[in-house]
Order: sequence, then structure tokens, then C-alpha cells
Amino acid sequence: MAKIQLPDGSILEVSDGTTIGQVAEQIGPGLAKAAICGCIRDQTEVDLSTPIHGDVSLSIITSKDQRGLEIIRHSCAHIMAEAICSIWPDAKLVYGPSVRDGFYYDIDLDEPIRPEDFDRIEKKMTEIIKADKPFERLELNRQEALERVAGDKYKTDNVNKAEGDVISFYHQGDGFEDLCRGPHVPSTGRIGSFKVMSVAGAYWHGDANEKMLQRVYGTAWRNKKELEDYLARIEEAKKRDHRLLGKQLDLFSFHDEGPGFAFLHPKGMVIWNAIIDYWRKVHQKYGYQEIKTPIILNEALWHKSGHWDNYKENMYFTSADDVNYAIKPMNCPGGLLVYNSRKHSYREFPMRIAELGLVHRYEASGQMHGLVRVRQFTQDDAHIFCTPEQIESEIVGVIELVQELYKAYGFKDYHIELSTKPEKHIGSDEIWELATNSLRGALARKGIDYVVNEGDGAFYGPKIDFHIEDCLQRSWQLGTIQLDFSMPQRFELVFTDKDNTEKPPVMIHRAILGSLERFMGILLEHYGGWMPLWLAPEQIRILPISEKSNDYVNWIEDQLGEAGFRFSSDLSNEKIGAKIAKAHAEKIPYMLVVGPKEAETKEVSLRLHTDSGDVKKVVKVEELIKITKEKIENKKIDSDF
RNA sequence: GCUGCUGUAGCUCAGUGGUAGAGCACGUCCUUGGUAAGGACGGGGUCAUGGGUUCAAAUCCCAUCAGCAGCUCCA
Repeated sequence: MAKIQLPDGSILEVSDGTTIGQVAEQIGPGLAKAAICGCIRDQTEVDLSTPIHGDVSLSIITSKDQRGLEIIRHSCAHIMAEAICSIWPDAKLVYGPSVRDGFYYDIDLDEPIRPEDFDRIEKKMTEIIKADKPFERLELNRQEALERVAGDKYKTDNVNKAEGDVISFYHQGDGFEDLCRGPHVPSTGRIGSFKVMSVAGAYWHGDANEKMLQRVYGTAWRNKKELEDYLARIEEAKKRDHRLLGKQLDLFSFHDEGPGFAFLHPKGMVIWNAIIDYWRKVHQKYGYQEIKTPIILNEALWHKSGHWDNYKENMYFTSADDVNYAIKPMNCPGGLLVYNSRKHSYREFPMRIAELGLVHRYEASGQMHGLVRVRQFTQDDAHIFCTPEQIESEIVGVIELVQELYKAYGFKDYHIELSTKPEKHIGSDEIWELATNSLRGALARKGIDYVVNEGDGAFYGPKIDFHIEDCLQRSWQLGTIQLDFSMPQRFELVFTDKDNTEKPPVMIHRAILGSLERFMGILLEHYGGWMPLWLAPEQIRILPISEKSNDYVNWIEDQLGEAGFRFSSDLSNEKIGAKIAKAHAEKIPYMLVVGPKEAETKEVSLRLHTDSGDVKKVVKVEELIKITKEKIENKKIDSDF
């Protein structure tokens, strides 16, 4: 007999060798029907067909469980693999895990799989699922497994990488076998609803020197409704795409004449200026001074800084009068020339020098992505020069500045990464150690959670990065704080200390918004194009019912102009419904509908868009101005009135 | 950069070898309408670029450029 402890603490006694599926049946037929797999000692997930020997704690995982859903997706990946192999017998399977919201399978096949093939893949998958064939596990030792996969370099590689002595294979359907750790759903019929989503290239082992495989993405859910909800969610997310919004709202454009270079339109420029006006205000509060340095600088400067050695293939170059120049990819060397233009004392430290610096970086063609990955962008850069003792408090100060700036935009969902010494680096190990510990210390002092990215630091120092996700859940870097002991040495920076000796200062590179272009793109997605009043290119639109109210419109315009708002009036020959639809499409925060009725009382019928639909309110012009002004000054991001 | 896909009017897209299309936007006129798109007429395109096949190419082939998805990279 075996004693099984269930999650509720109760003990179930079963005969030795009873399978987990049978245990589920003993607990109840409903559970047996819903069961996907078992979980032993709260850590090892195993098939329902696994027999139990001895006393264990056991939980039954169903599809309601997130882990259950992940197993469904993984099993669905196998079913897709079987379908693909039945259509293309030459297809070699590589690796097929579940991922967020779905799964993929990497396949080596010379003939490209195309989107128009998805239908027949799905059809075949539906057949396999309908047949409801069991997933059967076969366990072999390492040697036997290697013999079984002999000749298949991908599976041989997978066996070699697998841990433990037991290597398992799974069978399903008509003789389809795949090396797999498992577990799987008990039978193919247990997949809810699925869809083949896309196909794209992916390097074997994620290594650009290796062969490019075909990665087929799919999604699987518990039922049809969940699948439909997911597809609807993707559609909604696509509507928030900043590239689409940029076009719709006439904010910016891209042109063949300058791939990767954003052209900002007048309305985009309003957002841009609102961002940097506030940025300057906050930086002043935090004791920053501002400089501006040239874009084109002698190439020798970049040899000295180390950028040429590390990044020349991503830099733009030019020449004049037989002198070679580089277009700056970073602002720091220029900033260092400013520092060295006179002597400095410890009394000036910490010295915080900011620069909205325009940099150019040659990105490979496939890397570009709207505003968030471009070849020319403006960094909200700053360099802090300080003594080693001041490092930690300066970093704490930057973190506080980051938190204050992000708060104005309502960003809460960002995560922080600490990146350590990369293979390609300058400076001694001791310096790296000291710098990395300073960053850790500051994070600890602020009690901030972070993940460590081993070997992902800049070539001159470790860094803390702030990351945020776009509407399609792709992660983008915003701010960065980088410690640098090397650049001051290379540029022979010094300051005069208390003891009247010259010493090298510590340099902290930091950017808060990162790239202003990228930040604008992320903001657009974050708000879905509905910019809060303080950022909106057009804050208010006046919509007269007919031409008869034009005089009143003029009067309101005078009032709004006086108060300093950004507004316009729609005097077009349209009915009010059409004017509203147009203003709504342009995502104007406040619409003022006015007619004879409102003119009489110096009121407006305010119409605005909220998350729960449009609302209407009749208010005095005077009151509207007062409340709106206050909301703008306080950078309120809600859409209420 | 790599794999696959795409490129037709300002925008979104239809058009599969035989005279270039729609909706929206734009212009003019009618309409002066009370909370999400009133009506009529009109202007607008070397079909990304360069080659090739063909009596004939937006359409088929090749190259280039640009964009999209993913991979890789991102000081």
C-alpha cells in the first residue's frame, strides 16, 4: 500500500503501482476527466499514467491550472510537429517548447513553410486531436537513447544536453515519436482550441553562425472562447501600435530617403516639447546643468574612447579636407572635452551635466522598428562626475529622479536589470568589482528588486537598466545608469582634491527616458494614442452646431487662447455628429459642443472620452478653463473632468 | 545581417497577362443640421526602382530598395 498526501492534507491509501490517473478517479470522476497530469512533492510534473510507489505527496493538475495550460500547449506543439512531418516527411524536428500564450516548434526543412500552408497543418492537427490517441512514454538510458536518435544531429544534441540518466520519448497517433522530457496530456483529444499563428526564421541554438531553422508559432487554449478572446486581445494590441497611431494622428513619418530616421510632424513635435519641458524642470530640481556638444567629431576621439574598437561597424563616418570624422554614437566623449576645458575642484562635486544629445547608430536593416529602434535618436543623457565616496548616493539620486519622471507618465510596470562585466571590456577586474558592488549597494538601499544579466554590461562599466513592455509584450529599455572608471583614465580627467593632489573622478553615465524617440513610441502605446491633456497635441476642440454660433466660437477661442491652451475649432460644413466622430478619431481629449443654447449662458457641452465610454457635461467656460488648467499643471493622466 | 512575407491614389485595400478600381481623405456646390460620419459632382496613380520574358506585364522571372513578423544584435 502507498500513502498519498493530497493538497488539502488528507491521506489517501492506494495499492502500490496505482497510476496517478487512477488516483484521480478515486478522488472523483470530475477530477479524473479534468486531469492533465500529476505533480509529485509540489515540484515534479509527471504523466497521469505514472504508477505510484511508496508514500508521496501528490496534486492533480487540471487545465484550470496555469501549469496545466502550459502542458496542453506543449502537447499541442507535438501534435503540430506530427502534422508537419506528415505533410513534409523530410522535416527534421529540433525543439518545441511552450511559451507565453502558446508554443512553437523549430523545424529544419529546406522547403519554406508558408502562411498559406497553415490551413492544411491545422486540418491535419484537428484530425490527430479528433483521433484522441494516447501520449505514450518510453524511457531509455542515455546509451539506448543515443542509439535511437543516431543520425539525427538535432535530437542527438538534445540527448547530450538532457540531464539525468533517464531519457524519455513520447509516441502519439500513428507512429509519431519525439524525444521529450514530458509530461504530456493523456491523449491528443485533450487539446482545447488551437491555431497556427506564424512562421519565421530562428537560428539553431540562437547562434547567428548556426543554420537558420523555421520556427512555426502556434497558440492553444482551454476552449474556443479563450482562443477567441486571445485573438481579440492581439487585435486590440495592434490598434495601439505606435507606428499606426503615428500615421493616424499625423505625429511622425518615415521615408525611403532616410531609413531609420524619424521625421517629426508638428503634432509630434508638441508631444516632444512637452516631454522635454518637463524633463528640464525636473533636472533643474535635481541639480543638473545642461550642455550641448557637436554631432560630428574627429575620428581620433573615438579611437581614444574605445568606441571605434568596439563599435566601428555601427558608426557613421564622414570626411572633409582629408580629415576623418565620425558622427557621434554617444555623447560622453564630447562631454569629456567640456569637462577638460578647465580645471575642477572636489568642491564642485558631484557635478551633474545633462545633454539632450542627438546620436547616430547604424543598425542592421532587420533591427529597425518604428520609433523604438531607429538609426538616429536623442538621448536624455547626463554624466555625473564625483568622488568614489559619492557614487552610491549619486546612484540613489538618479533612481529617485527616474521614479519621479516615470510617475508623471503613470508608468508602474517597469522592471530593473543589473548587467555585469561582458567578455569584450576595458578596465581591470578590481575596478569592475567595485563598480558592480556600488550599483548593488544603491539598489539595496532603495530596496528595489532586480534581475541580474551576467555579462551584459557596457564595455566600459556595469549598468542598471529600466525596461518596459510595449503593447505586444516586447520588452524595451528606457533608462540606464552606467558606472565608468575607464573613460576618465583614457581622457586623463582629474579634479583637485582636498589634499591639493589631482585625482581621476568617477563618471556615471545615465539616461532616464533613454531615447526620446523610443519613449514617445512607448507613450503612444501606453495611452493607446489618447494622450493626457498635458501631452496632447490638441487639448480642446470647439464644435459649433452650425455657423450661427460662430460668434460664440470666436469668444471661446479668445478665452482659451488667453489661458494658453492648444485648441482648434471645427467650422466645417458638417453636422455635429460628423464633427464629433472626426475629433474622436483624432483622439482630442476635450470636445466642446456649442450652439445657441450654450451661447446664452456662456457654457459649453463638454464631451470627453473615458475608458468606460464617452461622457457629456455642461459647464461654464470659466469653470472649464480653471479645472483644465489645473489638470494640465498637475500633469493629471486620467481622462475625467 | 539572417529566414519568410509584403510594396497599387494622402490612408486602408481590391484587382492573376489584354484601356487602373473602391471606401475614407481632399476640392466645389447643395444642405444650417443638437452629441460617433447628410447629399451631388469633381481632382488625384510611370502600379517601389532597374532589368528580363511576351505581340502585350500592376500581374510571370531576376536584382535592388523599403516595410512587416521572428531570430540575432543593441555602447
